[in-house]
Amino acid sequence: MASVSSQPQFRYTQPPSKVLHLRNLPWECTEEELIELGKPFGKVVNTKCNVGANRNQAFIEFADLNQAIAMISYYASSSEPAQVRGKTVYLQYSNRQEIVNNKTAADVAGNVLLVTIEGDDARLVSIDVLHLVFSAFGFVHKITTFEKTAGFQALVQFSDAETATSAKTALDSRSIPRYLLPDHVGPCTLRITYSGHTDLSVKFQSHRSRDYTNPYLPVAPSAIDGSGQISVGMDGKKLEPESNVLLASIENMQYAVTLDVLHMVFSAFGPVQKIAMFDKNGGVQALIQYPDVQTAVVAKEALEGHCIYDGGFCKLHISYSRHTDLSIKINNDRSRDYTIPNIPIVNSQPSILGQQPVQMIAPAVPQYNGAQFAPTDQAVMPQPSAGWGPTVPAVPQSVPLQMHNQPYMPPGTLPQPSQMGPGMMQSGAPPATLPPYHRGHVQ
DNA sequence: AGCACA
Repeated sequence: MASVSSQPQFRYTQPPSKVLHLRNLPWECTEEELIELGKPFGKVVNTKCNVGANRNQAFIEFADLNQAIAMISYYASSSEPAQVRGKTVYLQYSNRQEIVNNKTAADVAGNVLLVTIEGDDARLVSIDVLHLVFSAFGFVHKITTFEKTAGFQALVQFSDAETATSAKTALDSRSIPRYLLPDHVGPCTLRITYSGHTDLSVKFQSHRSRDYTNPYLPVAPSAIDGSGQISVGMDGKKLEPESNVLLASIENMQYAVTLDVLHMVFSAFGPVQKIAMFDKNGGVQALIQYPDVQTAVVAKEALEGHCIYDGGFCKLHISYSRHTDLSIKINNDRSRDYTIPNIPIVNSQPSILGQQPVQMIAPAVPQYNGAQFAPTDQAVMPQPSAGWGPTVPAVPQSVPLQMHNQPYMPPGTLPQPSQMGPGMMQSGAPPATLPPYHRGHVQ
């Protein structure tokens, strides 16, 4: 057997081709960037980006062979290498004569994303958590989840390709923040491509699919219990009926948990309308009312079992209340209606920036817009700024979630950044208060 | 830094 024809291609002896092979591209290079790169030498008729295992290779096809030769020749003798986003790109003739099968659905920017959730516990990621994660970039119309050979996957539908692209860019290859997942769930990494779909068909609201544009859509029979509420979790386990009101009991309460502390903790997930605290069974419990069930679900999932303070102090146990609207008769240090302005607060601290707990917490929450910590003599708190409510539009410029490939903290605690007192819990570092994710950093 | 596809 002669080893003639199967020589490695890494030669300077590739025969010319209209198609150039590019390597060492920056991660997730776009075809616009490829066209820019080739344009000075001729007409780029086709491109293919994100090629190869690392998705850092690409092809450019010129209309004419001489144009490809011009580009190769130029960079062969240039002192400046070809660059994309400041990164040197290596060029050579491709061993093929044309780009075939250029665009797959995954390459064409569309309004629907195909999300693969990787990780041993991927199946335990609820549709509500996915909704929360993707809502940071814009209104999520629909989500469907399903199991394929690729694993646990979801289709997430946005209004338009631009919004979908911003979500894809920020979230692809990142992990769902730990604080959004139950304690026992391992890391879950998101792999995102575009889907060919433009409009998902969601027949029922269920644990597998949701249509957020249509609140009147019937709930899947399989997910209904006697009270008519969704009662089946992702894993098929029965759940207590969801409610917009949460019942939180506080275990091991070594430190005083005030109304304001609760308000701050629970406001991380959406506007808190009302809180009522009371003693029960020798412990303290509180009812926390959100405007909608979605927000309560997310808050419950994020906070359940977490401690407000380091060291296992003030551990929260959260369940759904049967209440839907609390009746707050008086605003005092045990109960408050944040929806009614100008009701005098009886027997209360004048400001939530009061003495102890808030100051303790503040250092753990960098870069918040400050609204929540501003002294307020009224009982009314400003609406949280970021789009954590299911229907609140997101702030496209900053991504409130911190997505890390490494889960960033042991559950239930924060590192101790504060100079005094016990640290605030991790879950209490509200998503909306985290430093914005900075785009454009070099990978 | 080394040739792809749903």
